[in-house]
Order: sequence, then C-alpha cells, then structure tokens
Amino acid sequence: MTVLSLPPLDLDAGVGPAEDDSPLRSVSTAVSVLDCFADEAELGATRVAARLGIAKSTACRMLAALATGGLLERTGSGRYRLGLRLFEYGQLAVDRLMLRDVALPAMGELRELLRETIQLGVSVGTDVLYVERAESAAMNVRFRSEHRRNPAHSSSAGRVLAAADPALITAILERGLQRYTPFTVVDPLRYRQILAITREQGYATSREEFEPGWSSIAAPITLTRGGRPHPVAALSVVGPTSRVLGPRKPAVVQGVRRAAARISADLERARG
Amino acid sequence: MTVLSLPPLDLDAGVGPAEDDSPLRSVSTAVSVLDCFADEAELGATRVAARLGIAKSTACRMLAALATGGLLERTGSGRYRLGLRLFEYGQLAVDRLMLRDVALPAMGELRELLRETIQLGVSVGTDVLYVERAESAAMNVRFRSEHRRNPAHSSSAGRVLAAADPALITAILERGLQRYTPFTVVDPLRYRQILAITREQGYATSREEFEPGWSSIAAPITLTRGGRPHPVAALSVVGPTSRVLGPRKPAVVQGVRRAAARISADLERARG
DNA sequence: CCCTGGCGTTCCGGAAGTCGGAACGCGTTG
DNA sequence: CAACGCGTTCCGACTTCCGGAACGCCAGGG
Repeated sequence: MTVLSLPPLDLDAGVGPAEDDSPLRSVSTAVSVLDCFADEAELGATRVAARLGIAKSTACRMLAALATGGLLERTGSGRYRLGLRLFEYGQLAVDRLMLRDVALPAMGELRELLRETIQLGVSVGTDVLYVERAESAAMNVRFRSEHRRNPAHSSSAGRVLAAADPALITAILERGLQRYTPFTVVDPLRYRQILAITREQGYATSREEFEPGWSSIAAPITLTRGGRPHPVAALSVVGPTSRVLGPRKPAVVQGVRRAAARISADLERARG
Repeated sequence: MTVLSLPPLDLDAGVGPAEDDSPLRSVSTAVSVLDCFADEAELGATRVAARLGIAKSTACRMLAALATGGLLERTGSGRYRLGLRLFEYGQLAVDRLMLRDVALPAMGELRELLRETIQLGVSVGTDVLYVERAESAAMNVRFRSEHRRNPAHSSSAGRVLAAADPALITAILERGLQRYTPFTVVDPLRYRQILAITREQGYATSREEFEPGWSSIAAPITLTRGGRPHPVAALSVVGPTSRVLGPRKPAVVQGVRRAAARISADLERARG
C-alpha cells in the first residue's frame, strides 16, 4: 500500500472530442468513451460517436468491448451506462491509499471541534477530487457526485495543492480561470498573488468563489520528499461564509492547520 | 437514473490470462490489464506480461495508455497502480443506481431492529458485489475491500439472486463450487436443491459456508418486469451463526423479508 | 395502415495501428 | 565491475481496426 502518488498532472483533463498522440489509439478512444459517461448517465452509440467525432460503427464496437469487459453495462433500451466493475476498481484504488485511513480519525475530531464539514481532497488533473468527507450535520447526507470534484482554481483545497506545484499552476492557467460566481478570481495575476499568500501563510481560503454562500479554508497535508515537505493532499473546512470566514476564522484556521499537521506526521510515520 | 440492469452475466468473471473472441482486441487486453490490479496493488510491465501471456512491450504500451487516460497511475518506481479516476467513475456508477438511495433508509431501520450488519448486494458475473452496507456495531468499521465481493454460490445473497436466473446458475456451476469452509456446499445437486428451497421459501441462508463462524440470511429485492417479479438485488443480514440462525432466526427472516419487500415496493414506485 | 426517421448493429475493403522480438538505458545486486 | 532485472524504445510484418454503407428494428405520424 503506497501513500500517495505525485500528482498525475495530465494536461488534458477535459472531455475533449478526441485524445491524441499516444500509441494504442483504440485504447485511448476507449478511455474517451468512458469519459463521455461522466456527464450523462446513459448514452448510445450515435451520441458517443457525435461527441467524439468518430464513426458510429467505431463507437458501437467500443461500447460493446467495454461492456464485455464490465466497465459498461447495457441498459434495456440498447444504450449503455457505467458498470459496477468500475465501482469495485474505484474502491480498490482508494482503499490502497494509506492517506484516507490515516486522515479519517483526525477528520472526525475536527468535525466535532468545528461542527462543519471536513473534506479530504487530492489533485487530479486541474481539478480537486475529494476522496473522503466528514459531514457536519447528519452522516445521512450522502456524498453527492456533483460535489465530489471541483476545479482547482476556485477552491481553497486546490490552492494549497497548486501553491507548491509550478507545473500544476501552469496547467490551471492554461485551462483558464472560469467564473462561477461574482467572487471567483479569474485574473491570472491576482490568482498568482493569492497563491503567493497561500505559500506564505500556510493555508488558503475561498470566499464564495464556487458556490454562492459557501466558503472554505484549507491546509496542506505534506510528505517529506527529497528533504522538503511536498503537499500530497488538502484538508479543507467548508461551510456558510459567516461561520467559516467570520469571527470564528482564527479558530477554523488553527483547527484545520493542526489537523493537517497531525495527519502529515501520521502519514510520515506510516510510510514504510 | 435507472433502477438497475438485468444481470450482466459475463461468463468470464475470472482474471483469465487472456480474454478472447471479441472485436477491439487491444481494448479487451487493456481491460484484462486492469483486472490484474484487482489482486495486486502495484504491478510492472514484466509481471503484467507474464500474467496475461503477452509480450512485455505490449504490456508496457497498455500500461502507458491506461496511465495517460488516468485509469492507472505511475508509482515512483516505474510500476503502476489503479488511478483515482476509477474512484470517480465508480462513484458515478453507484450514484446513478436508484437502488442504493431507495434501500438506505430501510437498511438503517433493519440494522436498528436486528442489531446486525445489513448488506445490499447485486450480481456481478458469478460473484455478489455489495454496494452498500450498514454496520451493526460502529459505523467506523470501514467497508473492507476484502469483503466487498463474494462468490455467489457460498452466500445467501448469491442464492436469492441465482434462484430465479437459470443462466446465472449455469455460469456458477461452470465456474465450479469452490470450497471455503467445511460447510461450503460443493455438490452441484445439493446446490440445485438449495436453490429450489430458496425459490419455495422466498429467502436463502448460508451457514458458515464462506467464513467460519459467520452466517447470513438474504431476501430478494424484486422489480416487476414482463408481469413477473424479477430479482435485481439481495438484502442480507450477516452475523455470528448463533445470533442469525439460532433462536432469533424467525425474527431475522421476517425482518429481512419485510425490509426487502418494502424496498421492492419503493423501487417500483420510484421507477420512472 | 405504411411509411419515414432514428436507433443500434453488421458487413466489407483498404489502410493504419499494433504485435512481438531484440536492443537500449538504468538501477540494483552479487 | 559485471551481471542481472527492470521499464522503455525501435522496427518490420502483419493483424486488426477504421469508416462508410447497408440491415433490422422500433416508434411516431401522415
């Protein structure tokens, strides 16, 4: 079981119409076909072919091959859907991340301390993927898929991850700083300023930059690599702006930094 | 959001050295490469090539292609590991199963009623994959990957799913009834008898047939298709034999059957 | 009622991608 | 220092895959 990877950093994180220059063209297009299902739950050959700009027959064969492999399933009406084998693989992928197990206790305690939702995010392309979450109010509120992945530039977690990773910053800027709310930082210069402040302070904030009314504070979880601490994940506290960035802000900052530091130390200790 | 598929029923559920007769050979082998990672967390090109009986260069290209697609990640030492994109896809796959959301409340109540662990399983090949679980004691006990998938023949959930599905029975018998404990039913005739009893009673049991000391009782969650109820999932109660199959057995049977019936009704109602 | 439109699927030939073997660079081990 | 194992790259022969068109099917509408 490994701790965590260096960020994969594929520059092409979007669901582009076609991947590109790599051997195994058919495998690449097969992955692109899978990507189509990130947006829509059910797709048929015609729509997949249109989205990827490939022949309908090709799309049909791809879908059939992925279905016999179990990565897709047929829905009664001849269309396809993501298969449960992906659930199995996905669970294996996170189970093998020591990070999650190490972070869970500290996340629970931080949730009790602050009474807010705590998130554990890692970098995937130019997005932040949350691999664990401790809900503030009721554990019954399920981890909604719509909120499992955020663009890195508009979240506090994305900022602590990008702050120490020049290549990631480049990728984020190349992709463009999309505006989600009136508060979203879309100016590259301002964004770099914020990252500099993040480096300096050791934590990052986001004030309603992705969803109106919701703000967050994040601190990096680091691992010593080559003698220097290197962020491998981000711990973030998210809640209504007044509860996170209001008078309680110092307490939130202190809490999330301490928890992140403790997780980092535990991670360091667990590293074999 | 669909309710559930008809069972996928791939006959080749094993991690065979090579898939076979289908178009898109390279996609098939790519899926086989992924399958290799179900057993081992980290693999290199040489080992993958050996397991699949393909050339080392081919394995290397497959690994590289899957990694650029994000389905695999490189681990510092040149080997590969399942990628977090699989986690994302997998979560999407189960989120889109209306089944899980519908079943969750009833599962929680049944857990409170019986004070045992409740599982929600679906059929994947000749195995049962548990997509949700309500733990009896502490919710902190995480869903261990080792126990997320069971061979269908040795679990009560697998029996209620197979009982009404002749093709699945054939597949299970073709794969062979492997013995896990002294109690595992390995005789095909006896297995068919048990399935007949399951059909008759409307529920199935398993007495320490997979893990010594642990037994289970399962009832089918059905959906009317073509005028007849068709099992799409199984609800099972698992615990120490004395607590599940002892004097409390009638209560457990009644509880799981009622909960499964309620979920079936809710599912029928939710079906668009 | 039949016809049209859209769907997923199949067939076929040309052509491009892919396979396996051997060679390379590199780290580790004896 | 050499030998080994690893992941990777190169190359030619060939197998497989791509795209277009035709097929069967279902639903909707004239």
